[in-house]
Amino acid sequence: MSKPPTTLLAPVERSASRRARKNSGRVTLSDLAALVGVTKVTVSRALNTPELVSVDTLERVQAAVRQTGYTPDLIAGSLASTRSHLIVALIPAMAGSVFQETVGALTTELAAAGYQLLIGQSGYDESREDALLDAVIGRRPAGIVLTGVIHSQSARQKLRACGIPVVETWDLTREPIDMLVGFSHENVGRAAADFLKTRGVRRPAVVTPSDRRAQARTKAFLKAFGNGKAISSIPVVTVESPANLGDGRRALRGLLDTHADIDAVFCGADILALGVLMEAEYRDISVPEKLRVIGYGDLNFAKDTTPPLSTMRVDGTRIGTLAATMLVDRIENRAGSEPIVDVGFSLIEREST
Amino acid sequence: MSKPPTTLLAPVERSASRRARKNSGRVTLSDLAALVGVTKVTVSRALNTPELVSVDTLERVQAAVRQTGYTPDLIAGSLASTRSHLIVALIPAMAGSVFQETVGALTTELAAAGYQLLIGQSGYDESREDALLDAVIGRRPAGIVLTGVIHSQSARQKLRACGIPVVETWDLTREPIDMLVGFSHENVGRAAADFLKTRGVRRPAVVTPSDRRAQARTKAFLKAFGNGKAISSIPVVTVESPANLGDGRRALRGLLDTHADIDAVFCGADILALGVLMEAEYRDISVPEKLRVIGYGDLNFAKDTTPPLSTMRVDGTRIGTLAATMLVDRIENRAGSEPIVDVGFSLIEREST
DNA sequence: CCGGTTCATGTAACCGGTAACATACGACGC
DNA sequence: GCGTCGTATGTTACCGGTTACATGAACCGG
Repeated sequence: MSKPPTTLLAPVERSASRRARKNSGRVTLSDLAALVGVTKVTVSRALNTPELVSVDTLERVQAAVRQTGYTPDLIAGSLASTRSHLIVALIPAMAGSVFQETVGALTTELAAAGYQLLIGQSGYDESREDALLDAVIGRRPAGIVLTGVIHSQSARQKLRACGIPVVETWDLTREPIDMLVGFSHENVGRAAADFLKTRGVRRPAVVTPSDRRAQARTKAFLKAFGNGKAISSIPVVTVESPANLGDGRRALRGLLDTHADIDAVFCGADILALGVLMEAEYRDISVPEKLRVIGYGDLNFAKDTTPPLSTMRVDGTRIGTLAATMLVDRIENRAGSEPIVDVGFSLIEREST
Repeated sequence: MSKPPTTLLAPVERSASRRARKNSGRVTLSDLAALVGVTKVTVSRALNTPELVSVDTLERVQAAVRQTGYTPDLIAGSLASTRSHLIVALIPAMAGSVFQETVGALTTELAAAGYQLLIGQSGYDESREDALLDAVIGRRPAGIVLTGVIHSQSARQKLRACGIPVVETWDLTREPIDMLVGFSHENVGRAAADFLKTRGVRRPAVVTPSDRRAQARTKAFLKAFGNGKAISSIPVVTVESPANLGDGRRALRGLLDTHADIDAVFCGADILALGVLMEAEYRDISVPEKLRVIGYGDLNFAKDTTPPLSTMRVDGTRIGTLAATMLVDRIENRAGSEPIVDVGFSLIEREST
């Protein structure tokens, strides 16, 4: 009654100041606050820590939210809290990729923990990975998931410097940037070689994608097959990543032209193996009697080929789940497990070998 | 000389106030400004509109950036400018998906225009699409790309309300939320039916994924094959999306058990068609003589199957490119083209029919 | 009935930038 | 010599939230 009425009559008056600036036009916390008759802090609390506000206020805020269709601006929230709830995963490519399981698991697991996953396609081109990184770091994600270890020194440097938790996946290295969930591609190649030897294979060939990890498998395969000394007589066909079915067919065709006596093919990707199988069938080369075929990835079609495809299986889902857990644990300062996990791989023996 | 020296001696003193707040610890614009000896606005200008600052200042700023390894905080920038340079694409799934081309094209095209693409996996589950939307809108993206039209009314409502430019893709509807780049799935089904009829097919079967768009193709196929009246005698096998090769094999196996006399299979996805082809080969059913097979998608393996697969091709790259262009035009207030584009599809005739 | 808690809410500052407007200064034309 | 304009930089407010701390009322035991 006694207060000067002016302030009471013009309570909120958003653009009273002389500076005109486009506000986004959306409903904001302040709008809600005005509507409910409290300050924005109270509204913020009602939304984030409802146990701190009275039941009455809470209900009125919730009603206002429904009425206005308010969606909180996570951008502003992130800036203020310096917590972005955003995780970025960089993958080389989506096409027919073994990473799909991992990405799926990441999405699910992170969503459950209240984080959103942003996927960046880096391509198999290493220079692009570098360029992307600035844009990624600039978004101040709470964590970064890398598929494969990054090899550019400047990129590793930058990642270390920015202090964002990083998980490298699908590979192993002695000096990870931060955390790591992977397995040894060398071991995969070696295991494939050893296995084929136990099957009596004498003259294998290799069909491999061109990316770095596939090359590592190939190299180890060659070395293991020759008991340490690399065997230059083993024919190798390299195809551009990402590989496709036709590549596999053409590879076998080419191999048979030049090395008609091969008795096995180690394929660096299941899709290549499928191509090889189809070409073999087409030419009436019986698998596994005349030609043993082994793939890598255990993609969802591997068990349904003719004959069912033996392959080196990597548990992509587990990699994703683990990476997510480790990342979230770290972000939320929980004592995590080992920062380096080797998930290994397994040889799935089906009938193609 | 005459001014009180206190202010001169304690110029920047970041945490002079009694309020202690964790600042992110990273290098900020203010840090740079202090280093160079100008205000942060000048530094901001040096970085964003270099033509507005003197050469001398520009050089000193650049030197400081190099020295400190400064990365601008895009979060803060977005908030201030209400321009996020972020585009979100919602796709049902990555696995073996026809959308891959589109996503690739989007990434490339948008990157060129200075935007980053965030991919959200919605799953084929419609309810999840809804839930994701809040998180997406909350990030205040500059634009949203949807694969397939969204059908939940509340979701459409929300998208319209938030004022963010939206492109729906891979489908057609009379009332798009905003913009649209797609084609008619009904027409695809109809075209497949008409085509098979010209090939003398009398007793076709359908193998189709369970998602809405595949169902639309199937329905139109059935209707077209019966000249308007739906034919209930055409056997239909529905498999869960995303479909895989084994689904195709099992489907044909099941079909032959119950309808041994079918003379064609219309597959709602190329991978299903591949399964059908493999099962046919396995059973010595010659394609196309005894059984004609047609797929959908023209995935990269379609031309390399035995026999090469006839399929309904959709130019996913074009969809992506167009969507990106339309979005950017809209965002940057350039007069764009038509807001609704039908990119059509084409029938790729290979030897499986 | 008083000091100490607890609960609900408020105030001011701050996150790291950008927008809008203001100003200092030199060049230029007449 | 003076008004005008352009250039380089500064000042202030603001984007939409969150954090740290303060305050006021209700409650509570002694």
